[in-house]
Amino acid sequence: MRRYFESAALNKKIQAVEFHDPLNKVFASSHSVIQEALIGQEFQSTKRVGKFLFAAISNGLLLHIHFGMTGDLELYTANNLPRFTRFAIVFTDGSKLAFRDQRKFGSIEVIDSIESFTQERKLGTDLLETSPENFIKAISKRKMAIKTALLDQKNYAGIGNWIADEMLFNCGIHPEHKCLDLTEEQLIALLDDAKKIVREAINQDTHYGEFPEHFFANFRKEGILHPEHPNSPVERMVVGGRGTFIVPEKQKL
DNA sequence: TTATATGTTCGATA
DNA sequence: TTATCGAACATATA
Repeated sequence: MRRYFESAALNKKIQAVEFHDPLNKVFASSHSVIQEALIGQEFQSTKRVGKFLFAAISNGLLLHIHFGMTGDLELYTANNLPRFTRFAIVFTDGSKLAFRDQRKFGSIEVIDSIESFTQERKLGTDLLETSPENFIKAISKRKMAIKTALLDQKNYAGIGNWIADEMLFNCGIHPEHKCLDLTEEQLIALLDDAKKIVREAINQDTHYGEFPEHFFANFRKEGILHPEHPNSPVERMVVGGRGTFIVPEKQKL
């Protein structure tokens, strides 16, 4: 998403913005604030912290974009507004960038600084920059299920539902295993694996639903057989309110 | 018709 | 006061 935004929007003068969400669910700033921050300006750079994307504007402000569950970006031309577009940026060269979001859990917002934003939201460092020490410190004394802790964006940001399942499968850990009962070695293995997953997913330009062939994400379905475990069909449960898939033979409580 | 889906926030409870 | 849990949000698809 960050790279797509860069290729679609960087260093192009913004002519106009369009709002396509009548109830304004996705706008955390008012129309006028967004308009005034963007029109006549350019995006100069981007930064990502976990699932939070920031684009620096030539006037010193930043646009924060969060994609929720169904958010997406799509460059388009006039007269074919992509389905579920909630917000669009029109550039002076005639190109347009749509923020699409079927379920409207995403968010568009103008902010002053990334630091104050992350502090207010108590957002952690990006997963890829998280040290084993901080990861262990953040998890080891919690009483909750490990999967629930992994999904918490405080301390280390970026692990979502499929990545949590992916790393727990790879490490052979049951999602309901209490944080307290995990060893430091297990936590280090989880962090290592999470970074590996994220790096590969980014390198492959992975989109949800189109994962590298060997990813466990391709087998997140009740009853399906993972080739490495032909005698232990994938089981679905709910952990931390989220659909969770495991191979029972490999991930025991 | 019902269950499910890539996420975060908020109120209630312990 | 703090940690944890579950519901809520909005909407399409199977």
